Amino acid sequence: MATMHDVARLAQVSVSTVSYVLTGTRPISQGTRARVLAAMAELDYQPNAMARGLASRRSRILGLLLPMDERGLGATETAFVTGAAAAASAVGYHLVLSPVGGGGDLDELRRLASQRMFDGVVLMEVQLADERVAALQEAGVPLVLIGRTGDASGLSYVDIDFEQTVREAVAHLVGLGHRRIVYVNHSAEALNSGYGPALRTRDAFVAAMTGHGLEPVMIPAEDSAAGGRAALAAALARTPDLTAMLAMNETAIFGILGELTARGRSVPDDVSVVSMVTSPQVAELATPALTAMTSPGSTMGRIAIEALVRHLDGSGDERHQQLLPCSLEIRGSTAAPPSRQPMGADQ
Amino acid sequence: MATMHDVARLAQVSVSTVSYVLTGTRPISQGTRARVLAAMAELDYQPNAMARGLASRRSRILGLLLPMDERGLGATETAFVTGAAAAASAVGYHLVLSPVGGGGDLDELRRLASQRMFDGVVLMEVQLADERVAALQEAGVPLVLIGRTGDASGLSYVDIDFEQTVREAVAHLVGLGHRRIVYVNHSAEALNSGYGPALRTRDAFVAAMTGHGLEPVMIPAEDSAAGGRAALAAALARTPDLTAMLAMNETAIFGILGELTARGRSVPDDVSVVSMVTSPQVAELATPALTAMTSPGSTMGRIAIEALVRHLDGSGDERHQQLLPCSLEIRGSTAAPPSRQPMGADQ
DNA sequence: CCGCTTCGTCGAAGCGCTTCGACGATCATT
DNA sequence: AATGATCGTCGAAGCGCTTCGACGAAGCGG
Repeated sequence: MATMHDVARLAQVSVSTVSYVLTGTRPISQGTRARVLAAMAELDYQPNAMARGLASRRSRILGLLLPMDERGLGATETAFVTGAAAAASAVGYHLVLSPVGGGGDLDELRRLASQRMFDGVVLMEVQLADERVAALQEAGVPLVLIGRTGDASGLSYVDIDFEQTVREAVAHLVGLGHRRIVYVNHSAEALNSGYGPALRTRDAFVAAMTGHGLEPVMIPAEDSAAGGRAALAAALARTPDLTAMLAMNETAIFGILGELTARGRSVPDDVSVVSMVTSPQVAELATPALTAMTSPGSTMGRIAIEALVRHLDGSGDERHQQLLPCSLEIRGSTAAPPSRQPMGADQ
Repeated sequence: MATMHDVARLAQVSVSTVSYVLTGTRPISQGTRARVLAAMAELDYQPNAMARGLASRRSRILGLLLPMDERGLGATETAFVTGAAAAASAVGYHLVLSPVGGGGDLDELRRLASQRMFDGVVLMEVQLADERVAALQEAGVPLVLIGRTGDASGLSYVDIDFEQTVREAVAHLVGLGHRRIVYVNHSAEALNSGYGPALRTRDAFVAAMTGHGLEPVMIPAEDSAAGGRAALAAALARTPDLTAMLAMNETAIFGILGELTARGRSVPDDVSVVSMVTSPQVAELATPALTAMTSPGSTMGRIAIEALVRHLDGSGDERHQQLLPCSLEIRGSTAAPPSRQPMGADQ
């Protein structure tokens, strides 16, 4: 493995000159630069990352802190990670995935942060009250959140624009002629514990429906196929003549579809279904393929990394705050509602 | 940020002594060790990862090289990654995810390897002929593969035991009384291009069926819901009275299920379905939930990391080669075949 | 033509840690 | 009681790089 010394010797310059060629920190004449570059090429020189990190006090490593306690990453999170990694490598950084368990690993996190291995970190799955944020800030590590804490005023974050996303989804259904739309949210516990996306979409749904002069009917659902089936039963009990459903819950929606079919209601002829914050891969699995609000996973990853790097490279701008809407992708699960009452009843 | 010097001063010992306490490289007396530990605690000392890496020539960072060109990671790959990350952090290593695009990024890979940032790497999605392997070996980076190259004799790898997995799946179906079982593999292109899992399962299916005195019927399928529907059509054309299907294709299987329902064949009453190399999360999405051969994702990740670390820490054993079977998880998609011809015909 | 700034380069001093050789002290052996 | 071994500790020499101050050589205005 060639070192800078070898390059310097071959190019007949000092090591510092080689370093300046590499980093561009000081002006170097054309001739010298060319000789150094040639020497590097000849020796197949690669700077040693550790030595660089030690001397410059910048590791050029970014941490992506994600809780991996549960069942791993969904497609949305995966897209986020890949987008972030690609963005990082595009600007010459490495991205380290650190599975910091959501709960007691706070000390572990502190230790990580103090090891000076990360120039900055992206924190995923942020809760409304997230103690990891404080821990990281105390350690003085530049930080970008995915999601938002309750008071995120002083922080950088990238999050989904739930208001806009819900508004668009509702507009799509209303535009098709639907009037009785039920929203299937996350579980009641998630709502009670202050899970941001659940709360924000709830409020947005009420606002959107009210704006159209419609009644906002909402049902919570456990994150499972069974939860989806139960939610559908509850929804039909409450609004027997519903013609459309909007679901926040990537897992429950498969239960909803299954139960709908089991009850002899066809999708989308009898009931239209829109899935929120969903990846195309998952949407395509369903039969029919789901019309969905596609989450901007990889874009979010890219933006988060870019904001972080901009901060690190000192382009001054503290506090990057941005909301991204999901985009409507129409597939086979939505259509106009049945022209008149599908299963008997008045009018 | 406290340094080793600060600790040494406070504990009234030399820096080297502090280092020995930290690394256990040389014996240290009880009293001294205690004083040093106390000083560390008081100063909230954390060793600087870069300095350590530079001086010891070991970064304690492991690379996980995975191609991220396509649609991101499935649940199986995710489980693998989380398992690997957990195992790495358990033995004091960090895991860096590097999205090395499958194709032209070979130079990028070489560069990465030469930067001495990784003590070792795990290579995912290995092809039968994979040039990345050679590139890494030339760079002298310890290596563990997930999957196998054509000739893996000199390499360390962890892979799924496809033979055993297929055998178990077939045994399950045969045990239920099925005789006409169709195997839905990956696409014809995948087979032609020598994709290992597709070839290995194909051969294993032939062997298993023949072993039971049954005829091995096989159909390729594109990796999509549409591909699954087409495959079902082809399967029914070829074996109209099939009673069970075994599918290797996590995506196609949803198309198969949808089409089965559309054709009025109920699962599992008319047709049993087993999904191979599938994660529980995906299996649960289907209606009914899929009986599946669950891929040992996180176990594989753990084993791969442990093998790599054992190699690095010089416990001598080169070449760890291991195959892991998927485990049968019975859910709702398999049952005994219909007692006698479900749709007319002889006997 | 003189003093001044700017340019291009060098040498040396670290960055915070590991590791090697050295050395007094302790301990078991003959 | 003399002789090694072994134990516990220290000082110093790097690991490969960045960065600071210095300095000769140009380039400039007056």
